[in-house]
Amino acid sequence: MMRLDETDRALLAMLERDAGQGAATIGRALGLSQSATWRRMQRLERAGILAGRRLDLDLEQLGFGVTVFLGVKLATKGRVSLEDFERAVTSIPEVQTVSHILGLYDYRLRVVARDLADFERVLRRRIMTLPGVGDVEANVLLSEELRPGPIGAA
Amino acid sequence: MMRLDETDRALLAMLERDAGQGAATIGRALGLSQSATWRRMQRLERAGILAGRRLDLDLEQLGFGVTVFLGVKLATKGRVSLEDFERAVTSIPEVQTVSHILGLYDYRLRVVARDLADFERVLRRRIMTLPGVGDVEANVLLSEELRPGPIGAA
DNA sequence: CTTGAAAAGAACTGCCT
DNA sequence: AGGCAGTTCTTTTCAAG
Repeated sequence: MMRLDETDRALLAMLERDAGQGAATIGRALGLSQSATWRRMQRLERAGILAGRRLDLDLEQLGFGVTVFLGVKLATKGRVSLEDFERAVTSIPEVQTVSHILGLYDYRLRVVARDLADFERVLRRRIMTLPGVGDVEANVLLSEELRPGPIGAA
Repeated sequence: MMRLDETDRALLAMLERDAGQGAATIGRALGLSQSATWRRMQRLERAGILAGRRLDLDLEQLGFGVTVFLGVKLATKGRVSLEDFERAVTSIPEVQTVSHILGLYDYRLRVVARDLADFERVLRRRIMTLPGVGDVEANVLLSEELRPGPIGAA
Protein backbone atom coordinates (compact mmCIF):
# COMPACT_ATOMS: atom_id res chain seq x y z
CA MET A 1 0.00 0.00 0.00
CA MET A 2 1.62 3.15 -1.31
CA ARG A 3 1.87 6.45 0.49
CA LEU A 4 0.23 9.47 -1.08
CA ASP A 5 1.07 13.07 -0.35
CA GLU A 6 -1.30 16.00 -0.71
CA THR A 7 -0.29 16.53 -4.33
CA ASP A 8 -1.17 12.95 -5.22
CA ARG A 9 -4.55 13.38 -3.58
CA ALA A 10 -5.23 16.57 -5.47
CA LEU A 11 -4.15 14.87 -8.66
CA LEU A 12 -6.51 11.94 -8.09
CA ALA A 13 -9.30 14.33 -7.17
CA MET A 14 -8.85 16.12 -10.49
CA LEU A 15 -8.78 12.89 -12.42
CA GLU A 16 -11.86 11.71 -10.63
CA ARG A 17 -13.78 14.69 -11.90
CA ASP A 18 -12.65 13.97 -15.44
CA ALA A 19 -10.39 11.05 -16.23
CA GLY A 20 -9.82 12.35 -19.76
CA GLN A 21 -7.48 15.12 -18.69
CA GLY A 22 -3.81 15.01 -19.59
CA ALA A 23 -0.76 15.65 -17.46
CA ALA A 24 -0.36 19.19 -18.80
CA THR A 25 -3.88 20.30 -17.84
CA ILE A 26 -3.70 18.78 -14.38
CA GLY A 27 -0.21 20.13 -13.82
CA ARG A 28 -1.36 23.64 -14.66
CA ALA A 29 -4.13 23.40 -12.07
CA LEU A 30 -1.76 22.08 -9.43
CA GLY A 31 1.12 24.41 -10.18
CA LEU A 32 3.30 21.57 -11.44
CA SER A 33 5.15 21.05 -14.68
CA GLN A 34 3.88 18.61 -17.26
CA SER A 35 6.68 16.13 -16.65
CA ALA A 36 6.37 16.17 -12.87
CA THR A 37 2.65 15.54 -13.18
CA TRP A 38 3.21 12.85 -15.76
CA ARG A 39 5.75 11.07 -13.54
CA ARG A 40 3.27 11.08 -10.65
CA MET A 41 0.58 9.60 -12.85
CA GLN A 42 3.01 6.93 -13.98
CA ARG A 43 3.90 6.09 -10.42
CA LEU A 44 0.23 5.79 -9.46
CA GLU A 45 -0.43 3.54 -12.45
CA ARG A 46 2.54 1.30 -11.75
CA ALA A 47 1.47 1.02 -8.13
CA GLY A 48 -1.92 -0.19 -9.38
CA ILE A 49 -3.81 2.62 -7.70
CA LEU A 50 -4.82 4.10 -10.99
CA ALA A 51 -6.25 0.86 -12.31
CA GLY A 52 -7.70 2.26 -15.55
CA ARG A 53 -10.39 4.44 -17.05
CA ARG A 54 -13.93 3.35 -17.57
CA LEU A 55 -16.42 4.69 -20.03
CA ASP A 56 -19.29 6.80 -18.82
CA LEU A 57 -22.16 5.94 -21.15
CA ASP A 58 -25.52 7.68 -21.22
CA LEU A 59 -27.77 4.63 -21.03
CA GLU A 60 -30.93 6.70 -21.50
CA GLN A 61 -29.64 7.90 -24.86
CA LEU A 62 -28.86 4.35 -25.82
CA GLY A 63 -32.43 3.33 -25.16
CA PHE A 64 -31.90 1.71 -21.79
CA GLY A 65 -34.23 3.78 -19.66
CA VAL A 66 -34.63 1.34 -16.80
CA THR A 67 -32.07 0.32 -14.19
CA VAL A 68 -33.01 -2.16 -11.48
CA PHE A 69 -31.15 -3.39 -8.42
CA LEU A 70 -31.85 -7.04 -7.83
CA GLY A 71 -31.25 -8.83 -4.55
CA VAL A 72 -30.85 -12.55 -5.18
CA LYS A 73 -30.95 -15.25 -2.53
CA LEU A 74 -29.64 -18.66 -3.49
CA ALA A 75 -31.67 -21.72 -2.53
CA THR A 76 -28.60 -23.90 -2.08
CA LYS A 77 -25.26 -22.45 -1.07
CA GLY A 78 -22.34 -24.74 -1.59
CA ARG A 79 -19.12 -23.62 -3.24
CA VAL A 80 -20.36 -25.11 -6.49
CA SER A 81 -23.67 -23.22 -6.27
CA LEU A 82 -21.93 -19.88 -5.99
CA GLU A 83 -19.63 -20.59 -8.89
CA ASP A 84 -22.42 -21.95 -11.05
CA PHE A 85 -24.55 -18.94 -10.35
CA GLU A 86 -21.75 -16.46 -11.00
CA ARG A 87 -20.76 -18.10 -14.26
CA ALA A 88 -24.36 -18.12 -15.47
CA VAL A 89 -25.29 -14.61 -14.35
CA THR A 90 -22.23 -12.96 -15.87
CA SER A 91 -23.28 -14.19 -19.28
CA ILE A 92 -26.49 -12.15 -19.24
CA PRO A 93 -25.81 -8.96 -21.22
CA GLU A 94 -28.29 -6.86 -19.26
CA VAL A 95 -26.44 -7.55 -16.00
CA GLN A 96 -23.87 -4.80 -15.46
CA THR A 97 -22.63 -5.60 -11.99
CA VAL A 98 -22.56 -8.75 -9.92
CA SER A 99 -21.83 -8.08 -6.26
CA HIS A 100 -21.41 -10.92 -3.81
CA ILE A 101 -22.62 -9.59 -0.49
CA LEU A 102 -23.16 -10.53 3.12
CA GLY A 103 -26.72 -10.39 4.37
CA LEU A 104 -30.26 -11.46 3.65
CA TYR A 105 -29.50 -11.68 -0.05
CA ASP A 106 -26.40 -13.35 -1.41
CA TYR A 107 -25.96 -11.24 -4.54
CA ARG A 108 -26.82 -7.80 -5.66
CA LEU A 109 -27.18 -7.33 -9.42
CA ARG A 110 -27.37 -4.12 -11.36
CA VAL A 111 -29.56 -4.78 -14.37
CA VAL A 112 -30.42 -2.44 -17.23
CA ALA A 113 -33.35 -2.82 -19.63
CA ARG A 114 -35.05 -0.81 -22.35
CA ASP A 115 -38.23 -0.42 -20.30
CA LEU A 116 -40.20 -2.23 -17.63
CA ALA A 117 -41.66 -4.70 -20.12
CA ASP A 118 -38.15 -5.51 -21.28
CA PHE A 119 -37.05 -5.83 -17.67
CA GLU A 120 -39.82 -8.31 -16.98
CA ARG A 121 -38.61 -10.40 -19.88
CA VAL A 122 -35.05 -10.39 -18.53
CA LEU A 123 -36.25 -11.20 -15.03
CA ARG A 124 -38.50 -14.10 -16.03
CA ARG A 125 -36.51 -15.62 -18.85
CA ARG A 126 -32.93 -15.00 -17.71
CA ILE A 127 -32.71 -14.31 -13.98
CA MET A 128 -35.38 -16.58 -12.52
CA THR A 129 -34.07 -19.47 -14.56
CA LEU A 130 -30.54 -19.18 -13.19
CA PRO A 131 -29.20 -22.22 -11.31
CA GLY A 132 -30.06 -22.20 -7.62
CA VAL A 133 -32.03 -18.95 -7.50
CA GLY A 134 -34.31 -18.59 -4.52
CA ASP A 135 -35.83 -15.32 -3.35
CA VAL A 136 -35.48 -12.24 -5.53
CA GLU A 137 -36.08 -8.61 -4.58
CA ALA A 138 -36.21 -5.80 -7.12
CA ASN A 139 -35.65 -2.05 -6.69
CA VAL A 140 -36.19 0.27 -9.61
CA LEU A 141 -33.66 3.09 -9.78
CA LEU A 142 -35.25 6.54 -9.81
CA SER A 143 -32.16 8.72 -9.80
CA GLU A 144 -28.55 8.46 -8.83
CA GLU A 145 -25.70 10.72 -7.87
CA LEU A 146 -22.05 9.72 -8.04
CA ARG A 147 -19.68 11.35 -5.59
CA PRO A 148 -15.91 11.82 -5.76
CA GLY A 149 -15.26 9.45 -2.87
CA PRO A 150 -12.98 9.79 0.14
CA ILE A 151 -9.65 10.13 -1.70
CA GLY A 152 -9.61 13.81 -2.48
CA ALA A 153 -11.25 14.68 0.84
CA ALA A 154 -9.24 12.55 3.25
CA MET B 1 -31.87 9.05 -29.32
CA MET B 2 -29.20 8.36 -31.89
CA ARG B 3 -28.95 5.36 -34.15
CA LEU B 4 -25.90 3.15 -33.85
CA ASP B 5 -24.64 0.71 -36.44
CA GLU B 6 -22.60 -2.40 -35.76
CA THR B 7 -19.35 -0.48 -36.04
CA ASP B 8 -20.45 2.00 -33.38
CA ARG B 9 -21.34 -0.86 -31.08
CA ALA B 10 -17.98 -2.51 -31.62
CA LEU B 11 -16.30 0.82 -30.98
CA LEU B 12 -18.16 1.32 -27.71
CA ALA B 13 -17.44 -2.26 -26.71
CA MET B 14 -13.72 -1.63 -27.19
CA LEU B 15 -13.85 1.60 -25.23
CA GLU B 16 -15.75 -0.11 -22.49
CA ARG B 17 -12.91 -2.55 -22.01
CA ASP B 18 -10.44 0.32 -21.79
CA ALA B 19 -11.52 3.91 -22.11
CA GLY B 20 -7.93 5.07 -22.41
CA GLN B 21 -7.51 3.89 -25.99
CA GLY B 22 -7.11 6.34 -28.84
CA ALA B 23 -8.75 6.41 -32.24
CA ALA B 24 -5.74 4.86 -33.94
CA THR B 25 -5.68 1.77 -31.69
CA ILE B 26 -9.40 1.18 -31.93
CA GLY B 27 -9.45 1.78 -35.65
CA ARG B 28 -6.73 -0.82 -36.17
CA ALA B 29 -8.78 -3.38 -34.25
CA LEU B 30 -11.94 -2.60 -36.20
CA GLY B 31 -10.32 -2.36 -39.59
CA LEU B 32 -11.05 1.36 -39.86
CA SER B 33 -8.77 4.28 -40.52
CA GLN B 34 -7.76 6.57 -37.67
CA SER B 35 -9.79 9.47 -39.03
CA ALA B 36 -12.95 7.45 -39.59
CA THR B 37 -12.71 6.11 -36.05
CA TRP B 38 -12.02 9.57 -34.68
CA ARG B 39 -15.06 11.03 -36.42
CA ARG B 40 -17.27 8.29 -34.99
CA MET B 41 -15.99 8.98 -31.49
CA GLN B 42 -16.65 12.69 -31.98
CA ARG B 43 -20.17 12.00 -33.14
CA LEU B 44 -20.85 9.80 -30.12
CA GLU B 45 -19.48 12.46 -27.78
CA ARG B 46 -21.49 15.26 -29.35
CA ALA B 47 -24.61 13.12 -29.15
CA GLY B 48 -23.98 12.77 -25.43
CA ILE B 49 -23.74 8.98 -25.57
CA LEU B 50 -20.09 9.05 -24.66
CA ALA B 51 -20.63 11.16 -21.56
CA GLY B 52 -17.06 11.02 -20.26
CA ARG B 53 -14.42 8.80 -18.70
CA ARG B 54 -14.30 7.88 -15.06
CA LEU B 55 -11.32 6.84 -13.04
CA ASP B 56 -10.98 3.25 -11.95
CA LEU B 57 -9.26 3.43 -8.57
CA ASP B 58 -8.03 0.46 -6.57
CA LEU B 59 -9.63 1.26 -3.23
CA GLU B 60 -7.89 -1.64 -1.50
CA GLN B 61 -4.52 -0.14 -2.38
CA LEU B 62 -5.66 3.19 -1.06
CA GLY B 63 -6.45 1.66 2.29
CA PHE B 64 -10.22 1.42 1.86
CA GLY B 65 -10.71 -2.28 2.28
CA VAL B 66 -14.40 -2.23 3.13
CA THR B 67 -17.34 -1.43 0.88
CA VAL B 68 -20.87 -1.57 2.24
CA PHE B 69 -24.24 -1.21 0.57
CA LEU B 70 -26.67 0.62 2.81
CA GLY B 71 -30.42 0.55 2.40
CA VAL B 72 -31.93 3.62 4.05
CA LYS B 73 -35.59 4.13 4.82
CA LEU B 74 -36.72 7.65 5.62
CA ALA B 75 -39.00 8.18 8.59
CA THR B 76 -40.81 11.11 6.98
CA LYS B 77 -41.14 11.42 3.24
CA GLY B 78 -42.20 14.82 2.05
CA ARG B 79 -40.45 16.60 -0.79
CA VAL B 80 -38.43 18.54 1.74
CA SER B 81 -37.33 15.35 3.54
CA LEU B 82 -35.90 13.86 0.36
CA GLU B 83 -34.03 17.01 -0.53
CA ASP B 84 -32.70 17.50 3.00
CA PHE B 85 -31.52 13.93 3.14
CA GLU B 86 -29.86 14.06 -0.28
CA ARG B 87 -28.08 17.30 0.47
CA ALA B 88 -26.77 16.00 3.78
CA VAL B 89 -25.78 12.55 2.56
CA THR B 90 -23.85 13.80 -0.45
CA SER B 91 -21.56 15.76 1.83
CA ILE B 92 -20.24 12.62 3.50
CA PRO B 93 -16.91 11.76 1.84
CA GLU B 94 -17.24 8.03 2.43
CA VAL B 95 -20.49 7.91 0.44
CA GLN B 96 -19.66 7.14 -3.16
CA THR B 97 -23.10 6.64 -4.65
CA VAL B 98 -26.54 7.83 -3.67
CA SER B 99 -29.32 5.96 -5.46
CA HIS B 100 -32.93 6.93 -5.01
CA ILE B 101 -34.90 3.74 -5.44
CA LEU B 102 -38.39 2.31 -5.36
CA GLY B 103 -39.08 -0.31 -2.74
CA LEU B 104 -38.80 -1.14 0.92
CA TYR B 105 -35.87 1.24 1.28
CA ASP B 106 -35.86 4.74 -0.19
CA TYR B 107 -32.14 5.05 -0.85
CA ARG B 108 -29.27 2.79 -1.55
CA LEU B 109 -25.85 4.11 -0.59
CA ARG B 110 -22.46 2.76 -1.55
CA VAL B 111 -20.13 3.51 1.32
CA VAL B 112 -16.40 2.86 1.57
CA ALA B 113 -14.35 2.71 4.79
CA ARG B 114 -10.84 1.73 5.86
CA ASP B 115 -12.11 -1.25 7.87
CA LEU B 116 -15.17 -2.36 9.77
CA ALA B 117 -14.30 -0.24 12.79
CA ASP B 118 -14.03 2.78 10.52
CA PHE B 119 -17.32 1.83 8.90
CA GLU B 120 -19.02 1.69 12.28
CA ARG B 121 -17.81 5.21 12.97
CA VAL B 122 -19.21 6.45 9.64
CA LEU B 123 -22.48 4.64 10.23
CA ARG B 124 -23.05 5.92 13.78
CA ARG B 125 -21.66 9.43 13.52
CA ARG B 126 -22.55 10.33 9.95
CA ILE B 127 -25.32 8.16 8.54
CA MET B 128 -27.57 7.57 11.55
CA THR B 129 -27.52 11.27 12.35
CA LEU B 130 -28.78 12.28 8.92
CA PRO B 131 -32.10 14.16 8.85
CA GLY B 132 -35.13 11.88 8.66
CA VAL B 133 -33.31 8.53 8.69
CA GLY B 134 -35.44 5.59 9.77
CA ASP B 135 -34.55 1.94 9.16
CA VAL B 136 -31.09 1.11 7.85
CA GLU B 137 -29.90 -2.16 6.36
CA ALA B 138 -26.23 -2.93 5.68
CA ASN B 139 -24.64 -5.40 3.27
CA VAL B 140 -20.87 -5.86 3.28
CA LEU B 141 -19.42 -6.35 -0.19
CA LEU B 142 -17.41 -9.55 -0.54
CA SER B 143 -16.48 -9.39 -4.20
CA GLU B 144 -17.72 -7.72 -7.33
CA GLU B 145 -17.53 -8.21 -11.06
CA LEU B 146 -18.22 -5.47 -13.58
CA ARG B 147 -19.58 -6.52 -16.94
CA PRO B 148 -19.49 -4.73 -20.29
CA GLY B 149 -23.24 -4.18 -20.37
CA PRO B 150 -25.76 -4.67 -23.15
CA ILE B 151 -24.28 -2.23 -25.69
CA GLY B 152 -21.63 -4.35 -27.31
CA ALA B 153 -23.80 -7.45 -27.15
CA ALA B 154 -27.15 -6.14 -28.38
C1' DC C 1 -15.20 6.32 -46.53
C1' DT C 2 -10.17 6.72 -47.86
C1' DT C 3 -5.26 8.63 -48.10
C1' DG C 4 -1.75 12.01 -47.17
C1' DA C 5 0.03 15.82 -45.02
C1' DA C 6 0.54 19.53 -41.92
C1' DA C 7 -0.13 21.66 -37.36
C1' DA C 8 -0.95 21.07 -32.56
C1' DG C 9 -0.67 18.81 -28.56
C1' DA C 10 0.38 15.04 -25.51
C1' DA C 11 3.49 11.58 -24.12
C1' DC C 12 7.99 10.20 -22.89
C1' DT C 13 13.33 10.85 -22.03
C1' DG C 14 17.63 12.71 -20.20
C1' DC C 15 19.84 16.00 -17.71
C1' DC C 16 20.07 19.41 -14.35
C1' DT C 17 18.86 21.71 -9.78
C1' DA D 1 11.30 15.42 -5.58
C1' DG D 2 10.71 19.24 -9.51
C1' DG D 3 11.96 21.99 -13.81
C1' DC D 4 13.53 22.42 -18.56
C1' DA D 5 14.39 21.19 -23.19
C1' DG D 6 14.09 18.13 -26.56
C1' DT D 7 12.27 13.84 -29.16
C1' DT D 8 8.65 11.00 -30.50
C1' DC D 9 4.06 9.76 -30.92
C1' DT D 10 -0.89 10.68 -31.33
C1' DT D 11 -4.44 13.60 -32.11
C1' DT D 12 -6.76 16.90 -34.78
C1' DT D 13 -7.71 19.43 -38.86
C1' DC D 14 -7.63 19.98 -43.68
C1' DA D 15 -7.57 18.96 -48.71
C1' DA D 16 -8.60 15.89 -52.25
C1' DG D 17 -10.14 11.40 -54.31
